[in-house]
Amino acid sequence: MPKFYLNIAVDTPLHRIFDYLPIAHSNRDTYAIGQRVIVSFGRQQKTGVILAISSETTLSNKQLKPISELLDNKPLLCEQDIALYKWASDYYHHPIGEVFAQALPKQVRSTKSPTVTLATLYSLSKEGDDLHESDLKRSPRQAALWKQLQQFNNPVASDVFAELGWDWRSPLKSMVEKSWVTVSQEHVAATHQIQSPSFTPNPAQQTAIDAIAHAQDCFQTFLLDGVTGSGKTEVYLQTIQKIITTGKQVLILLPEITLTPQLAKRFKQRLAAQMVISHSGLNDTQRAQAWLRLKEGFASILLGTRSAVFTPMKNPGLIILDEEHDSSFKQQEGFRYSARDIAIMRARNYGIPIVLGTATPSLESLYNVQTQRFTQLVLTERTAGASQPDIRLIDCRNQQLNNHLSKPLIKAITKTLERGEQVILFVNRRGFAPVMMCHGCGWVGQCRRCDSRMVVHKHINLLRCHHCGDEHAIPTNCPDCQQPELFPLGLGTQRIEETLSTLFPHTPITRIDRDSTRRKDAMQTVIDKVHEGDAQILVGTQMLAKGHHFPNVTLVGMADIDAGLFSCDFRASERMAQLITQVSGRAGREQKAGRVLIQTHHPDHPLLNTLIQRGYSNFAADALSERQQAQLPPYHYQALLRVNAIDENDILSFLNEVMQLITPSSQQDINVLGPVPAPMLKRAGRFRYQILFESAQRKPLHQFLRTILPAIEKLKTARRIRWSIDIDPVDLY
DNA sequence: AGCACGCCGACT
DNA sequence: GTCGGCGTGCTC
Repeated sequence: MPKFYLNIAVDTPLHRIFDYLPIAHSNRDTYAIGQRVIVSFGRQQKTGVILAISSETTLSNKQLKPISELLDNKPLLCEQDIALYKWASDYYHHPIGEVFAQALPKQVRSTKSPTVTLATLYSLSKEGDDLHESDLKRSPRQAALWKQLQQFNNPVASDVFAELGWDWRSPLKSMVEKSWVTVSQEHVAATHQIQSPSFTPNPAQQTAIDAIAHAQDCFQTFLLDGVTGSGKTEVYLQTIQKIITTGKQVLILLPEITLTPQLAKRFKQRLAAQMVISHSGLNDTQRAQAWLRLKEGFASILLGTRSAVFTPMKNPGLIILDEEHDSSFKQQEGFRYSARDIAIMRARNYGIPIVLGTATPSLESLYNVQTQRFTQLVLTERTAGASQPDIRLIDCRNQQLNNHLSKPLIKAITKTLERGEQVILFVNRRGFAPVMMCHGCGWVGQCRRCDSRMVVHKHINLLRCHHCGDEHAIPTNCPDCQQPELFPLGLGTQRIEETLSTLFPHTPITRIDRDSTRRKDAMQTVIDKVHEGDAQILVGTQMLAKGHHFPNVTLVGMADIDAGLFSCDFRASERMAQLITQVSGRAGREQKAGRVLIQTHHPDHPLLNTLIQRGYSNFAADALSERQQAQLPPYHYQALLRVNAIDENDILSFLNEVMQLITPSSQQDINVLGPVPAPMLKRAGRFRYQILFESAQRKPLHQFLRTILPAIEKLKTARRIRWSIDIDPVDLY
């Protein structure tokens, strides 16, 4: 009998594939690539995926173990998906087993044969539809259910009743008995024929819709560039409709905060197809079901966040990724991937179009447009009713400031409040003030673990490091010169909140930042409060700029944007520009023209002027060409290595060892920055450092990492090194 | 990462 | 005596 070995991706943080023997006396053709298995790994049982079946192995028979169990009769994953996960593992230099583990929902990972549980669907019957609200006056619960069902043109699962917050079963039952409601069973790939309300797209929208539809069945990346209110969603909806009527599936990816029940409902109402949702708020069962439904073709649309990018598609037709520039598409810890880039690679593998939507494209995407890797589609017109806000700079030079607020800004706030309208104030930093300083000697409160300065949290009397979370009480005297004259320097959300509450003592003020919304649902509570008018002034960080529409907010103030102009991280200016642009889009909607007031000490700064006078796209184009003129790469290609070490000498000798691993010629292509003390130290006794490897091109950097990482793997045991890598890419392929 | 093995100090 | 701290090594 010919021998064969199973090459398995085991869920472990090791950068290797493990060979196993098949189950005794089993036949070769019971095994296939993409099946899941359970194996004994060390002393543990782990799940893995068969990546290949080979006839050779480097290990002796004694060292090999047979697999414990074969979980799938047929491969769970197709070769295309496996290829994508393998690519991601290679590209992000992350252990392949962990990549596979993240691609599969928890419940799917261990279940023997995960299956879709068919839902019961409800819809109004002809008689039910003919009813009037007045017919149900005497049974308010039935009326509420009737209202819910009336919103949808197609049969819906019971989850739409969940938002009602009470037991809908018995009123629904009586409605079924009266045959007002029809009960049906969900079936495979059900496409419901509904007449979606037809909106007539404007010429720019039509051009975009046609271009994407024209690219059906071939890979093309579109950058759908449209300001807030230009009707991107309408382009999505009409394009999706076109794709799903051909029987294909659409994967829609949104940033975490944008995927609200309201938005999901809007999509559900407009689209004639089974749609599933996947985000971090769901439980394991719900996520597994959404995953399986797309994979098996029960659903034509998946609306999800970052992690949904891995969901296999039975019949791929289109991928849409909205708010392309949004940082929540990047996983920041563990397997550090960018959902945007993985989505692009998926579309490429599948041979389908992908649409990246944004009002503020990232520089790397604009660069990809310039090099004709992406096709840009621009929506310029604002749709009816949306009016352009008035953006102005407030020159703060030599102005008397009241705790960082200038007179013109305070005056504008007063007037807005008098009109009964709402105000948003943006401050880039949470806490009270970013630094505590000594008036006597200039001492500043620095974190003893990392290099960063400690932020003042006045009301709890703490200095807190926003990097590593370390905190201690605010000293009364300067630790250096013993003088009792310590003062908070700079501004944070809490300080502005305090200032405003003394200036406007009778106005309700709400602060929105990570400190105030840490609790679950806290954000939603605040949003409801704003809509009900219980908060007249909102003070917050960037969190506030994303996704939410507050129609009564007509004034937006930005207290300090100067940091974004001069930061050594060029992405800071990009982020600042994106923030200002997003904020401007949200100030005042419909008839009310909004105002945006930006405080600055550099009103003549070219970047700021370009942004305000000529808009984000010109700003970005300038920023890009500026980098090109300076002979800098359009974007950094960088890998961040985080290493634990005993002290500075230890880390330096480690770096030395690493650099000796590569040839001097390839060393020239790599710029090394660091080592620098890194944030987040989990275990005491060891310090963590970070080293940034930077290159003008992707290939040398990847080559470099491919050389050093296996070697570090060997050093690892001796030095107890833990590393993680963050790659910032531009060209993927 | 987990987990075991093994070598030292401080307890009933 | 041995319990448990963590430094070291290994996982097909």
